[in-house]
Amino acid sequence: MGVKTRKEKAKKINKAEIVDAAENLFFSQGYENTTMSELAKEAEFSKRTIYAYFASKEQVFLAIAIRAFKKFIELIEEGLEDNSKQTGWEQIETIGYSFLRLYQNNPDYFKAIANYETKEEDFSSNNVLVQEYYKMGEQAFGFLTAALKEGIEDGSIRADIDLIDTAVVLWGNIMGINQLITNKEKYLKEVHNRSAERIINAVFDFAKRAITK
Amino acid sequence: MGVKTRKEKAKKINKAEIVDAAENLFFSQGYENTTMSELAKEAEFSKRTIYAYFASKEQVFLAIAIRAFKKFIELIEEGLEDNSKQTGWEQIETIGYSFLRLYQNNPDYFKAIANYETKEEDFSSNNVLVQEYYKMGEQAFGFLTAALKEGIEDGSIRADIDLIDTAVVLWGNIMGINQLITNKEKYLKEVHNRSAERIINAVFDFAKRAITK
DNA sequence: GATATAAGTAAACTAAAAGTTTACTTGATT
DNA sequence: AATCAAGTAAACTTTTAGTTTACTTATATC
Repeated sequence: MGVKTRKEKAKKINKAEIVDAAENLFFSQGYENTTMSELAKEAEFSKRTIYAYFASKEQVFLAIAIRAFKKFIELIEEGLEDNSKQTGWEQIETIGYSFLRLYQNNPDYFKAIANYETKEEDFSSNNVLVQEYYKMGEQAFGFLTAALKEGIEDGSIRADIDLIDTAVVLWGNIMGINQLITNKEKYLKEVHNRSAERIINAVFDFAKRAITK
Repeated sequence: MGVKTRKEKAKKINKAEIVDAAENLFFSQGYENTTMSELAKEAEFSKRTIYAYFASKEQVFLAIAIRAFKKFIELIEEGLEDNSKQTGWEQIETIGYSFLRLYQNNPDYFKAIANYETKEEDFSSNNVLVQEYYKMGEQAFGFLTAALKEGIEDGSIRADIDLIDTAVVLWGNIMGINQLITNKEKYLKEVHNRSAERIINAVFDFAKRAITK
């Protein structure tokens, strides 16, 4: 291993440590209530070093959102990789359940996605992290369209739907429910007596009736 | 008219003028890029007076979100008030179309709702404006559940759905699509060649298949 | 008509936090 | 031993939300 590679490795570790520290702070006390000086202390680096790795506080948050999205995609991949061959509709269910599992296993990541998704960020931005995030969005979107396509072919999904329209609607569904649960979970529970799990399952049923044969 | 009433009227006008000015600035240059000093200048009041009417910048924004939501509810009411009696499903369509009309006629209000909905605000807050906003949310939710109920009775909507679950899912749908269009309109157009109108219509079709008989 | 009161003004001030600069240190590579 | 990349500590700048102070104005009522 050359010097360059070793140094790059060390940089990667440092960067990850900063993001670790940021997760600790942002998740426990909130993004707005965390200062960069605090983050520096928590990460055990000088403030200046934090800024050597990340151009701004926003970028640190984006790094967390990327981790969160990665986790989501991993869960989807695990589900789809499953030995038994799934029908198109079953694949859609798998994607939905991956989202439910993300909520259950990594609620902070679940929320981080909701929070990042609300930011208006130009997809044509040439910022590396923004592009990485968009690439993952495309990947998730690709899973949806592929599943829909297979479903139409294998007969598990009705043939009269438009692939892109439907994938966008499903995506909007997923993100809308994510938003609702992230910001109104307490309200749903106390006013309407509905748990996050139940609502996510209701979305499945809704989608099932809308697109299966 | 007593003195008290007259003064209260004047206060209402001043307050509305501040919100007008805030709309001008926030919509054209963004919330983050607008300072309270600027707002004071635009509204032709001293900064101190702005703070006499609103406790914080956030509260000014909330006042805009309330206007936006009011407009949405007005559109729904206009649609439902329609002379001809509508079936439950038609009422759901009316609510959806009101949302589409909001997007077309008042795109800034459409976006303001998206932006406010992303804020985690405790519904049990005793802030007057927060409560007002929640009351309107309940009202919109009431339209949905009423329409679903009528639809089940008149046979236009399938009877095997849970009223609350379905209303929450529909609400999540509406807000998810609102979010998607507000933040990713350009992306949807350029990458997937889909207009906001088309996506909103696809949501209708999706919901129609999911809940009509 | 005098006066108390509510409402507003202008402008200086405080506080907090993001981000920058500077001058210095450390440790590994060649 | 010299070089260089990477980091440090701490003071500094800038911006902006929000506050304070000392003063002004219109008007309703005694």
